[in-house]
Amino acid sequence: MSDPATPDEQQRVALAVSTVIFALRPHPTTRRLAVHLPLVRRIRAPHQGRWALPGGPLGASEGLGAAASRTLGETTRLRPRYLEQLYAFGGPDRAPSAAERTVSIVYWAMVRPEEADAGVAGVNVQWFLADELPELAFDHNLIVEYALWRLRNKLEYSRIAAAFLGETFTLAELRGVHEAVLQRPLDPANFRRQMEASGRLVPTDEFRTGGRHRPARLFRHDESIHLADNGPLTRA
Amino acid sequence: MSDPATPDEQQRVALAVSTVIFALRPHPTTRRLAVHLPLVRRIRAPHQGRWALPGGPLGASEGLGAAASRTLGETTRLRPRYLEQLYAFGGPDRAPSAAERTVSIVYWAMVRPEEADAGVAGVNVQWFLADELPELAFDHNLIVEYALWRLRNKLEYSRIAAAFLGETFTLAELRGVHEAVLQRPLDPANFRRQMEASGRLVPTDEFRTGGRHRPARLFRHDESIHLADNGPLTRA
DNA sequence: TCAAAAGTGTTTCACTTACACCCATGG
DNA sequence: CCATGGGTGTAAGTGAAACACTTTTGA
Repeated sequence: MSDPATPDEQQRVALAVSTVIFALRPHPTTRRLAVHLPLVRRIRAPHQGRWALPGGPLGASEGLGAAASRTLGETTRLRPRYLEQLYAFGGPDRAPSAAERTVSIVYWAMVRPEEADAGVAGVNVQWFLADELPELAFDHNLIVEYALWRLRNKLEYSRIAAAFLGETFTLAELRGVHEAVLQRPLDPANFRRQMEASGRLVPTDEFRTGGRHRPARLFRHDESIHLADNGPLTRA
Repeated sequence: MSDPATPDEQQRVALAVSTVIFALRPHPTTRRLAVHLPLVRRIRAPHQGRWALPGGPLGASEGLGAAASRTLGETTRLRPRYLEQLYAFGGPDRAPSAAERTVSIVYWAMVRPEEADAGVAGVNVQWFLADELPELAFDHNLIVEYALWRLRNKLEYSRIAAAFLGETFTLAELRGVHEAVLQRPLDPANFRRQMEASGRLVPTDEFRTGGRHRPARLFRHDESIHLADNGPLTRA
């Protein structure tokens, strides 16, 4: 796809893919929505016993994104609603015993809450609050921080919040996503106008009833607009 | 650095690094500054004879960024003022004869005009206008487009324009960089206030004389502020 | 003294923010 | 009928854009 050198010029390295998976779940104490992510416990050296991002080796006949999606599913049984490449890591000082060079491509993904509960179950896979993580294996703390920065950034100029919601949703639900990600309350009136002005929302004829208050109109996202910038491949 | 799987689980692949190098040079007809980039002509299959991004294989004991910097220097004799990872490409359908899998990490870089002229010389290395490229090898056209998008984006919220300029510069020179990259004229008065308000500029006591007009004050960039977001490694 | 660019002041307009207020529903 | 959140209106504040104007130099 994108390289000028021919194979015989190139060095062979081990290549793996990891993924930062975000989901919104109730905070254990405040019960308000908060950004969570699943981690897997390492069962072998290096960093045995530590929590790490789910991932695995690159398959022989799959793309990088496909590998991220697959290894993510194998370790956590989650299927991402959104998947985007984050960064490639490949310092020469990786292997502890100087055995072999490894480069990892890290992706970040978003899943819906329903999926989140179904997927993660075992004692070796567990949800953590995104901003209260233990010390992770490798430089995974740094990676999560960077992914969070990207998530918060993209919320402002893309309809990425859709990945945390169903097909239709009320403005209050959408606002809840923004508040959970940005960790601050937003004015309902101004949020509504902002969203309406963005042109990304399409009102439906349906309403969400059941609360002890006026029913809220359901919206959907404009399908003609791409979910978000997903790198060069989906931008063209 | 960042991978949960151990070497024996991982597939071995060929890995190479390419770089999109930007420099500002006078437009061949209008003589105004325009974004250019150097390309190298491929001397072997696949895509023999086509222009491509400079690059090469990853060395055994160097980081990804170091490899980009090195291969860039070997092919064009340029030394980047700024270097940032762009994207990793690794579709399974790369090799024409289905021989071996190759993944490339693409970087983008900026160099100063003086360096630009010195570096690129041979018939197999040549400068091109960034928005008037011929059909390149692989998917390099797509990559350049994405890199240009990142460059224009970053101009707005970082002091990245510094990489195109010397240690000190006038506001007109800085504005010239912005105008060349964004391809539209900017109001001098408003540009001045924007830059002053950003807090990234430090005025010096020196002035640029010689024009048939009032001398312009020289500024420098605040060194305490990082050049730009350079991925997770330099953000923490 | 004049052209040209440096640098300042000012008006306008769009958008965000804060908050008051009415609407519709379930209990 | 009233508490609760849905939804609308509006005035103040902030910042960008447009442009008139003054300043300072080289020729």
